[in-house]
Amino acid sequence: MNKEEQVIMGLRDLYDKMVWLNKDKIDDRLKGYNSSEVHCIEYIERNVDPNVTKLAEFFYMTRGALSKITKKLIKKGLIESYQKSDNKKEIYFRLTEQGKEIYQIHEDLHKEFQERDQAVFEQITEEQFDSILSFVKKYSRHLDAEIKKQGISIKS
Amino acid sequence: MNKEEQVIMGLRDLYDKMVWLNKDKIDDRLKGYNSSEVHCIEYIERNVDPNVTKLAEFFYMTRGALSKITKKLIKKGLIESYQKSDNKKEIYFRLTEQGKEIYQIHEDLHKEFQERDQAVFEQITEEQFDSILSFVKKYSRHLDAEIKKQGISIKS
DNA sequence: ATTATTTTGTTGACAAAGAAACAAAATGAA
DNA sequence: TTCATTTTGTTTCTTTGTCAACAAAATAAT
Repeated sequence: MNKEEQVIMGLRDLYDKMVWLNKDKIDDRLKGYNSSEVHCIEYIERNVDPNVTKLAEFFYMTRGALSKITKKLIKKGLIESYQKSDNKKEIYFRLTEQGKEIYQIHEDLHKEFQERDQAVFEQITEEQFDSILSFVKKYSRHLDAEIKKQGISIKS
Repeated sequence: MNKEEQVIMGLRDLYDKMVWLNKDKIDDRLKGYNSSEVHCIEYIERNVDPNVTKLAEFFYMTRGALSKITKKLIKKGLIESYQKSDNKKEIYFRLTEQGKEIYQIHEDLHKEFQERDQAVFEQITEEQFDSILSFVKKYSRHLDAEIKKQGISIKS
């Protein structure tokens, strides 16, 4: 296995592991709300005029899926929708007070994860940090270009 | 957003992007077989005496899911099961000839991905490479320990 | 040796997400 | 303006994976 492969495989394993571990914590602390819903809440709070399409693009999921998730969040009273006077098509979302509570709990959990993993991060030097960040960014931009080249988009 | 967060978010985005982009290619080249099935085939070929439990642990999925996937692969004639004379419980898998063909196509595709991303990898220095690898490994080991600490296992 | 516990794989009910078809609105072209 | 194309969000059907309960075999405890 060459280095490229090791990096890719390593990233996959790391990612899966993290999701697996954090999911359990989220289940425990945010009973009744799954990862998708919580991440959706996070995005809605942090971005301006979020709609189904933007959410789908951000999460690499279909618009259909996000349509269902946001519907569920509205039903649970965590978000509400709004529109602009000059556009009768696009539907945006914002958090309700109850939604903001969930957001805050998730933020705290996030901090907790960071503390949990602090040991790893304080071991690496500033230069290593920058190496990793620059690699991730470069790779990400490269894939963006490839995605564009292929004309792939969030479908259906 | 601090650096830790940037790394985590960056990794997530990078990972999702890669899956999204590669999935499309796999769909195109390996019509009739989805990512799970193909990855399952990959693992079976590369490891000794693979069974449902090992597959589930590797992919961070449930045994139930892998039981269904392997069943489907058997039905499609891509893998076959075998047992050992001294163990009537564990069921292992190996690829059939047809399965090996799929494996090979996937290998070729893998090489193609590597060529596609070569531009990124040839830009980074040996030191950067090692930085990234060592970080990924350290983080991975740290999460292993955390998973162990929590007593989380591949459930059901 | 007998009994209790754990491991392994399977199943059915359920939930989450994808695919495709669709209507309504917005945008672009003529 | 008018007509064609694109964008946006929704819905139905299907697929995929989880959860939980289970039986059979293996392992551990006594």
